[in-house]
Amino acid sequence: MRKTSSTNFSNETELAAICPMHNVMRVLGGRWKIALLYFIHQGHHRFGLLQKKMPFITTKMLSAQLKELEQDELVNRKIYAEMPPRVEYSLTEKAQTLLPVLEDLYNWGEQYITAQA
Amino acid sequence: MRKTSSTNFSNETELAAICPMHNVMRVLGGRWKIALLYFIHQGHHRFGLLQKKMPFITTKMLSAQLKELEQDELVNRKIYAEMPPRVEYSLTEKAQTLLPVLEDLYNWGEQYITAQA
DNA sequence: CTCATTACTTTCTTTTTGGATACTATAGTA
DNA sequence: TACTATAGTATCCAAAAAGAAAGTAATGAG
Repeated sequence: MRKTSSTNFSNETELAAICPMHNVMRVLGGRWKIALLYFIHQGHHRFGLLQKKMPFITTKMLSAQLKELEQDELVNRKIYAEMPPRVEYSLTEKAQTLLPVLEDLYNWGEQYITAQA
Repeated sequence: MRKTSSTNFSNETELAAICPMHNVMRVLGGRWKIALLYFIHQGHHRFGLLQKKMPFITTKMLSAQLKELEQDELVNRKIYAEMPPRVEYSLTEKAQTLLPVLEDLYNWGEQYITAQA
């Protein structure tokens, strides 16, 4: 959680004002965000499946990042009233429109970024 | 500085292995990186000018982020042997090829991201 | 001999992020 | 009654990122 009293907080605000790209980075910048979008896109719609794909992510982080993606309206979260519980994540239309851009960025990276620069 | 012994570190490594986009985000994800690329592109080539554009950045952070951008070959750093010292930053060709992609990402953000989602 | 200028570096502290681990809820099954 | 499965929460601690403030270096001007 952010302290609204921190310099950190006010800096982010001022930065967003002079560089609107910052908001985009805020949404995509979480450590696991893009990987999650990718795996959900690949058809891994459930919490457990995503954890199997990324065995090193903790439940806490998976939960937190999915929640942020949901708040930023990049993923839908559909709950089925079953037991044991079933929840399915899917990409929103907003996220769909993002995919081609991410692909361009990915291609740029392929061409120009080596694993450890 | 990163501890290579930390879970943090190994997670980054494993994540990069399954999601190559992660390397791109590593390069662009620093708090001030994209704003810096933008202002350098706009013609603010010197340390002091960049600080004037972003009065809230500390010298430490400005220095660190410029250094990373230089290491990732997105900015050139040209030192003039003068006194007082003069150093000029400029975008590399690699960074030039990135600009159109960032512009697409920016346009996506314009359309889909509100300031605080 | 002090001051100004520029581009930083260093040290210390605060803030934020991330990891480890244990715990919760609910219904069905053995 | 205990055990399974699923999708998480909660708490506490370690690691990393970022900020504050002071210091460094070299030269020319006064």
